[in-house]
Amino acid sequence: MKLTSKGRYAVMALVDLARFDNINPVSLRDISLRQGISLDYLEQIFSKLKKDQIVKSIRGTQGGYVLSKKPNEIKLTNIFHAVDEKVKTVQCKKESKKGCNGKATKCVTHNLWDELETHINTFFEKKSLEDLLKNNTEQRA
Amino acid sequence: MKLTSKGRYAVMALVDLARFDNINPVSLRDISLRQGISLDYLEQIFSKLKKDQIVKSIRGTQGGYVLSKKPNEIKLTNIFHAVDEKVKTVQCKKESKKGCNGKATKCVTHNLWDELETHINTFFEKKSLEDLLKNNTEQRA
DNA sequence: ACTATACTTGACCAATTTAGTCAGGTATGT
DNA sequence: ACATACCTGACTAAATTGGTCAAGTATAGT
Ligand code: FES
Ligand code: FES
Repeated sequence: MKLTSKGRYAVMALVDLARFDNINPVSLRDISLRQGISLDYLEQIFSKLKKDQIVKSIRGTQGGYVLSKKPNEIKLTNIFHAVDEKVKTVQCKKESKKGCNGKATKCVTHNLWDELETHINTFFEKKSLEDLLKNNTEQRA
Repeated sequence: MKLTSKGRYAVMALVDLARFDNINPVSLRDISLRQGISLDYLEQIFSKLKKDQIVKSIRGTQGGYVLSKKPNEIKLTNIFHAVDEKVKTVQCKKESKKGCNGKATKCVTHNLWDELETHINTFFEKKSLEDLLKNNTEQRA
Protein backbone atom coordinates (compact mmCIF):
# COMPACT_ATOMS: atom_id res chain seq x y z
CA MET A 1 0.00 0.00 0.00
CA LYS A 2 1.59 3.19 -0.96
CA LEU A 3 0.64 6.78 -1.37
CA THR A 4 1.30 8.15 -4.84
CA SER A 5 3.24 11.32 -5.48
CA LYS A 6 0.22 12.92 -6.99
CA GLY A 7 -1.64 12.78 -3.70
CA ARG A 8 1.40 13.79 -1.71
CA TYR A 9 2.21 16.67 -4.03
CA ALA A 10 -1.36 17.92 -4.02
CA VAL A 11 -1.33 18.27 -0.26
CA MET A 12 2.18 19.75 -0.18
CA ALA A 13 1.20 22.32 -2.75
CA LEU A 14 -2.00 23.28 -0.98
CA VAL A 15 -0.24 23.75 2.33
CA ASP A 16 2.25 25.97 0.56
CA LEU A 17 -0.58 27.87 -1.08
CA ALA A 18 -2.43 28.30 2.18
CA ARG A 19 0.61 29.81 3.80
CA PHE A 20 1.31 32.35 1.10
CA ASP A 21 -2.01 33.39 -0.43
CA ASN A 22 -2.94 35.89 2.26
CA ILE A 23 -2.32 38.90 0.05
CA ASN A 24 -1.73 37.79 -3.53
CA PRO A 25 -2.40 34.76 -5.64
CA VAL A 26 0.45 32.29 -5.67
CA SER A 27 1.95 31.14 -8.94
CA LEU A 28 2.68 27.52 -9.60
CA ARG A 29 6.22 28.54 -10.44
CA ASP A 30 6.74 29.68 -6.86
CA ILE A 31 5.25 26.50 -5.45
CA SER A 32 7.34 24.48 -7.84
CA LEU A 33 10.51 26.17 -6.64
CA ARG A 34 9.68 26.10 -2.94
CA GLN A 35 8.47 22.51 -2.85
CA GLY A 36 10.71 21.02 -5.52
CA ILE A 37 7.86 19.72 -7.64
CA SER A 38 7.90 19.77 -11.44
CA LEU A 39 5.93 22.72 -12.80
CA ASP A 40 4.34 20.69 -15.58
CA TYR A 41 3.19 18.11 -13.11
CA LEU A 42 1.78 20.74 -10.78
CA GLU A 43 -0.29 22.10 -13.63
CA GLN A 44 -1.97 18.75 -14.08
CA ILE A 45 -2.69 18.55 -10.38
CA PHE A 46 -4.08 22.05 -10.11
CA SER A 47 -6.39 21.64 -13.05
CA LYS A 48 -8.02 18.85 -11.07
CA LEU A 49 -8.10 20.83 -7.86
CA LYS A 50 -9.77 23.61 -9.77
CA LYS A 51 -12.36 21.31 -11.27
CA ASP A 52 -13.39 20.32 -7.74
CA GLN A 53 -13.45 23.95 -6.67
CA ILE A 54 -10.74 23.65 -4.09
CA VAL A 55 -8.76 26.45 -5.69
CA LYS A 56 -9.56 29.35 -7.96
CA SER A 57 -7.29 30.57 -10.73
CA ILE A 58 -6.38 34.08 -11.75
CA ARG A 59 -4.80 34.40 -15.15
CA GLY A 60 -2.26 36.83 -16.48
CA THR A 61 0.74 38.53 -14.96
CA GLN A 62 0.72 38.48 -11.18
CA GLY A 63 -1.85 35.73 -11.49
CA GLY A 64 -1.82 32.41 -9.75
CA TYR A 65 -4.04 30.31 -7.56
CA VAL A 66 -6.03 31.03 -4.41
CA LEU A 67 -7.92 28.71 -2.08
CA SER A 68 -11.67 28.68 -2.73
CA LYS A 69 -12.53 27.85 0.85
CA LYS A 70 -11.11 28.35 4.30
CA PRO A 71 -8.35 25.93 5.29
CA ASN A 72 -10.55 24.31 7.92
CA GLU A 73 -13.17 23.50 5.29
CA ILE A 74 -10.72 21.64 3.08
CA LYS A 75 -10.32 18.07 4.28
CA LEU A 76 -7.78 15.61 2.95
CA THR A 77 -10.70 13.64 1.60
CA ASN A 78 -11.64 16.51 -0.67
CA ILE A 79 -8.10 16.89 -1.94
CA PHE A 80 -7.63 13.20 -2.59
CA HIS A 81 -10.97 12.92 -4.28
CA ALA A 82 -10.05 15.77 -6.58
CA VAL A 83 -6.80 14.22 -7.75
CA ASP A 84 -8.22 10.68 -7.97
CA GLU A 85 -6.09 9.38 -5.14
CA LYS A 86 -8.55 6.83 -3.85
CA VAL A 87 -8.18 4.15 -1.25
CA LYS A 88 -8.83 0.80 -2.82
CA THR A 89 -8.57 -2.32 -0.73
CA VAL A 90 -10.87 -4.70 -2.56
CA GLN A 91 -10.81 -5.86 -6.13
CA CYS A 92 -14.41 -6.91 -6.37
CA LYS A 93 -16.97 -4.41 -7.58
CA LYS A 94 -18.48 -2.63 -4.62
CA GLU A 95 -22.04 -2.81 -5.84
CA SER A 96 -21.99 -6.27 -7.33
CA LYS A 97 -22.92 -9.22 -5.15
CA LYS A 98 -20.10 -11.20 -6.72
CA GLY A 99 -16.77 -11.86 -5.07
CA CYS A 100 -13.27 -10.94 -6.11
CA ASN A 101 -12.32 -13.91 -8.24
CA GLY A 102 -15.58 -14.18 -10.07
CA LYS A 103 -17.02 -16.20 -7.21
CA ALA A 104 -20.73 -16.12 -6.52
CA THR A 105 -20.29 -14.73 -3.00
CA LYS A 106 -18.00 -12.28 -1.29
CA CYS A 107 -14.71 -13.82 -0.18
CA VAL A 108 -13.72 -14.59 3.42
CA THR A 109 -11.70 -11.41 3.77
CA HIS A 110 -14.03 -8.97 2.11
CA ASN A 111 -15.33 -7.52 5.37
CA LEU A 112 -11.83 -7.01 6.64
CA TRP A 113 -10.81 -4.89 3.65
CA ASP A 114 -13.97 -2.90 3.95
CA GLU A 115 -13.14 -2.15 7.55
CA LEU A 116 -9.63 -1.18 6.55
CA GLU A 117 -10.91 1.17 3.90
CA THR A 118 -13.21 2.85 6.39
CA HIS A 119 -10.39 3.07 8.90
CA ILE A 120 -8.15 4.89 6.45
CA ASN A 121 -10.86 7.16 5.10
CA THR A 122 -11.75 8.25 8.61
CA PHE A 123 -8.27 9.66 8.89
CA PHE A 124 -8.70 11.63 5.69
CA GLU A 125 -12.06 12.97 6.73
CA LYS A 126 -10.76 14.28 10.02
CA LYS A 127 -7.67 16.08 8.81
CA SER A 128 -8.03 19.50 7.29
CA LEU A 129 -5.56 21.88 5.73
CA GLU A 130 -5.79 23.98 8.85
CA ASP A 131 -4.48 21.14 10.97
CA LEU A 132 -1.44 20.98 8.76
CA LEU A 133 -0.79 24.68 8.96
CA LYS A 134 -0.92 24.58 12.73
CA ASN A 135 1.38 21.63 12.83
CA ASN A 136 3.84 23.40 10.61
CA THR A 137 4.02 26.68 12.49
CA GLU A 138 4.38 24.85 15.76
CA GLN A 139 7.38 23.10 14.31
CA ARG A 140 8.98 26.34 13.29
CA ALA A 141 8.45 27.91 16.69
CA MET B 1 -3.41 3.92 -2.13
CA LYS B 2 -4.26 0.39 -2.92
CA LEU B 3 -3.76 -3.00 -1.46
CA THR B 4 -1.96 -5.41 -3.77
CA SER B 5 -3.27 -8.86 -4.62
CA LYS B 6 -0.29 -10.44 -3.01
CA GLY B 7 -1.27 -9.10 0.39
CA ARG B 8 -4.93 -9.85 -0.13
CA TYR B 9 -4.25 -13.37 -1.35
CA ALA B 10 -1.90 -14.10 1.53
CA VAL B 11 -4.60 -13.32 4.04
CA MET B 12 -7.30 -15.14 2.09
CA ALA B 13 -5.13 -18.21 1.86
CA LEU B 14 -4.25 -18.18 5.54
CA VAL B 15 -7.86 -17.86 6.59
CA ASP B 16 -8.65 -20.82 4.39
CA LEU B 17 -5.75 -22.74 5.85
CA ALA B 18 -6.79 -21.93 9.40
CA ARG B 19 -10.25 -23.27 8.77
CA PHE B 20 -9.17 -26.57 7.29
CA ASP B 21 -5.91 -27.58 8.93
CA ASN B 22 -7.44 -29.04 12.09
CA ILE B 23 -6.66 -32.60 11.14
CA ASN B 24 -4.49 -32.73 8.05
CA PRO B 25 -2.14 -30.40 6.24
CA VAL B 26 -3.81 -28.45 3.47
CA SER B 27 -2.41 -28.52 -0.03
CA LEU B 28 -2.02 -25.37 -2.07
CA ARG B 29 -4.04 -27.02 -4.78
CA ASP B 30 -7.06 -27.11 -2.48
CA ILE B 31 -6.61 -23.50 -1.47
CA SER B 32 -6.15 -22.56 -5.08
CA LEU B 33 -9.44 -24.19 -6.02
CA ARG B 34 -11.42 -22.93 -3.06
CA GLN B 35 -10.19 -19.35 -3.24
CA GLY B 36 -9.72 -19.03 -6.97
CA ILE B 37 -6.05 -18.06 -6.75
CA SER B 38 -3.43 -19.23 -9.22
CA LEU B 39 -1.46 -22.19 -7.84
CA ASP B 40 1.86 -20.89 -9.12
CA TYR B 41 1.26 -17.57 -7.50
CA LEU B 42 0.28 -19.20 -4.22
CA GLU B 43 3.56 -21.06 -4.19
CA GLN B 44 5.50 -17.83 -4.32
CA ILE B 45 3.42 -16.44 -1.50
CA PHE B 46 3.76 -19.49 0.72
CA SER B 47 7.50 -19.68 0.30
CA LYS B 48 7.62 -16.24 1.89
CA LEU B 49 5.17 -17.14 4.62
CA LYS B 50 7.32 -20.13 5.38
CA LYS B 51 10.50 -18.06 5.54
CA ASP B 52 8.86 -15.96 8.24
CA GLN B 53 7.70 -19.07 10.07
CA ILE B 54 4.03 -18.33 9.74
CA VAL B 55 3.41 -21.73 8.17
CA LYS B 56 5.20 -25.06 8.12
CA SER B 57 5.40 -27.33 5.08
CA ILE B 58 5.01 -31.07 4.84
CA ARG B 59 6.27 -32.61 1.63
CA GLY B 60 5.15 -35.64 -0.27
CA THR B 61 1.76 -37.20 -0.87
CA GLN B 62 -0.89 -35.98 1.56
CA GLY B 63 1.47 -33.12 2.33
CA GLY B 64 0.62 -29.48 2.44
CA TYR B 65 0.91 -26.56 4.79
CA VAL B 66 0.02 -26.05 8.46
CA LEU B 67 0.01 -22.91 10.59
CA SER B 68 3.13 -22.60 12.78
CA LYS B 69 1.31 -20.64 15.46
CA LYS B 70 -2.16 -20.26 16.86
CA PRO B 71 -4.48 -18.03 14.85
CA ASN B 72 -4.58 -15.44 17.63
CA GLU B 73 -0.80 -15.13 17.50
CA ILE B 74 -0.75 -14.32 13.81
CA LYS B 75 -1.41 -10.65 13.22
CA LEU B 76 -1.97 -9.04 9.87
CA THR B 77 1.28 -7.20 10.43
CA ASN B 78 3.16 -10.47 10.47
CA ILE B 79 1.53 -11.65 7.29
CA PHE B 80 2.11 -8.43 5.42
CA HIS B 81 5.68 -8.24 6.58
CA ALA B 82 6.30 -11.73 5.29
CA VAL B 83 5.02 -11.02 1.80
CA ASP B 84 6.62 -7.55 1.60
CA GLU B 85 3.30 -5.76 1.56
CA LYS B 86 4.45 -2.64 3.34
CA VAL B 87 2.71 0.61 3.99
CA LYS B 88 4.66 3.42 2.42
CA THR B 89 3.42 6.95 2.68
CA VAL B 90 6.64 8.95 2.39
CA GLN B 91 9.20 8.97 -0.33
CA CYS B 92 12.05 10.35 1.73
CA LYS B 93 14.40 7.98 3.48
CA LYS B 94 13.15 7.34 7.00
CA GLU B 95 16.54 7.60 8.66
CA SER B 96 17.99 10.43 6.61
CA LYS B 97 17.50 13.98 7.81
CA LYS B 98 16.86 15.01 4.22
CA GLY B 99 13.45 15.69 2.76
CA CYS B 100 11.62 14.04 -0.08
CA ASN B 101 12.82 16.09 -3.01
CA GLY B 102 16.43 16.22 -1.99
CA LYS B 103 15.68 19.17 0.25
CA ALA B 104 17.78 19.79 3.32
CA THR B 105 14.84 19.48 5.72
CA LYS B 106 11.70 17.38 5.96
CA CYS B 107 8.82 18.76 3.94
CA VAL B 108 5.70 20.43 5.34
CA THR B 109 3.62 17.29 5.11
CA HIS B 110 6.11 14.76 6.38
CA ASN B 111 4.57 14.52 9.84
CA LEU B 112 1.15 13.96 8.36
CA TRP B 113 2.26 10.96 6.33
CA ASP B 114 4.03 9.57 9.32
CA GLU B 115 0.83 9.82 11.31
CA LEU B 116 -1.07 8.16 8.49
CA GLU B 117 1.38 5.31 8.36
CA THR B 118 1.06 4.75 12.08
CA HIS B 119 -2.71 4.93 11.83
CA ILE B 120 -2.80 2.20 9.20
CA ASN B 121 -0.24 0.01 10.89
CA THR B 122 -2.20 0.13 14.12
CA PHE B 123 -5.03 -1.59 12.31
CA PHE B 124 -2.73 -4.33 11.09
CA GLU B 125 -1.26 -4.87 14.52
CA LYS B 126 -4.63 -5.31 16.15
CA LYS B 127 -6.21 -7.75 13.73
CA SER B 128 -5.32 -11.40 14.01
CA LEU B 129 -6.26 -14.43 11.98
CA GLU B 130 -8.54 -15.46 14.79
CA ASP B 131 -10.58 -12.31 14.41
CA LEU B 132 -11.16 -13.18 10.80
CA LEU B 133 -12.22 -16.72 11.58
CA LYS B 134 -14.75 -15.49 14.09
CA ASN B 135 -16.07 -12.94 11.68
CA ASN B 136 -16.48 -15.58 9.03
CA THR B 137 -18.32 -18.15 11.08
CA GLU B 138 -20.60 -15.49 12.47
CA GLN B 139 -21.53 -14.63 8.92
CA ARG B 140 -22.36 -18.20 8.10
CA ALA B 141 -24.50 -18.60 11.19
C1' DA C 1 -0.37 47.62 -28.96
C1' DC C 2 3.21 44.79 -27.05
C1' DT C 3 5.10 41.73 -24.05
C1' DA C 4 5.99 39.00 -20.12
C1' DT C 5 3.72 36.18 -17.04
C1' DA C 6 1.11 32.45 -15.86
C1' DC C 7 -2.87 29.53 -16.45
C1' DT C 8 -4.80 25.65 -19.92
C1' DT C 9 -4.98 21.52 -22.62
C1' DG C 10 -3.70 17.34 -24.50
C1' DA C 11 -0.51 14.16 -26.19
C1' DC C 12 3.27 11.46 -25.24
C1' DC C 13 6.74 8.50 -22.84
C1' DA C 14 10.29 5.85 -19.89
C1' DA C 15 10.61 3.38 -15.85
C1' DT C 16 8.68 0.68 -12.45
C1' DT C 17 5.52 -2.44 -10.43
C1' DT C 18 2.14 -5.93 -10.53
C1' DA C 19 0.27 -10.15 -11.13
C1' DG C 20 1.05 -13.50 -12.69
C1' DT C 21 3.11 -17.84 -16.04
C1' DC C 22 6.42 -21.40 -17.14
C1' DA C 23 9.78 -24.84 -16.63
C1' DG C 24 12.06 -27.31 -14.29
C1' DG C 25 13.33 -29.47 -10.09
C1' DT C 26 13.13 -32.40 -5.06
C1' DA C 27 11.03 -34.95 -1.20
C1' DT C 28 7.89 -38.52 0.50
C1' DG C 29 3.91 -41.55 1.54
C1' DT C 30 1.78 -45.74 -0.52
C1' DA D 1 7.98 -46.85 -8.93
C1' DC D 2 4.87 -43.29 -8.99
C1' DA D 3 1.71 -39.82 -7.85
C1' DT D 4 1.43 -36.00 -5.06
C1' DA D 5 2.80 -31.71 -3.62
C1' DC D 6 6.41 -28.69 -2.12
C1' DC D 7 10.43 -25.81 -4.07
C1' DT D 8 13.09 -22.52 -7.01
C1' DG D 9 14.17 -19.24 -10.35
C1' DA D 10 13.54 -17.09 -14.63
C1' DC D 11 10.56 -14.73 -17.43
C1' DT D 12 6.79 -11.50 -19.16
C1' DA D 13 2.44 -8.86 -20.50
C1' DA D 14 -0.17 -5.30 -18.83
C1' DA D 15 -1.02 -1.54 -15.99
C1' DT D 16 0.41 2.35 -13.39
C1' DT D 17 3.27 6.10 -12.21
C1' DG D 18 5.52 10.15 -12.58
C1' DG D 19 6.51 12.72 -15.15
C1' DT D 20 7.92 15.70 -20.04
C1' DC D 21 6.78 18.33 -24.17
C1' DA D 22 4.36 21.33 -27.21
C1' DA D 23 1.14 24.61 -28.26
C1' DG D 24 -1.90 27.25 -26.92
C1' DT D 25 -5.04 31.51 -24.22
C1' DA D 26 -5.91 35.30 -20.95
C1' DT D 27 -4.46 39.35 -18.55
C1' DA D 28 -1.69 43.07 -16.20
C1' DG D 29 1.65 46.34 -16.80
C1' DT D 30 4.30 49.39 -19.86
S1 FES E 1 -12.49 -8.66 -1.62
FE1 FES E 1 -14.60 -8.47 -2.06
S2 FES E 1 -14.99 -10.54 -2.44
FE2 FES E 1 -12.89 -10.74 -2.10
S1 FES F 1 7.60 13.18 2.95
FE1 FES F 1 9.34 13.12 4.21
S2 FES F 1 10.18 15.02 3.61
FE2 FES F 1 8.47 15.03 2.28
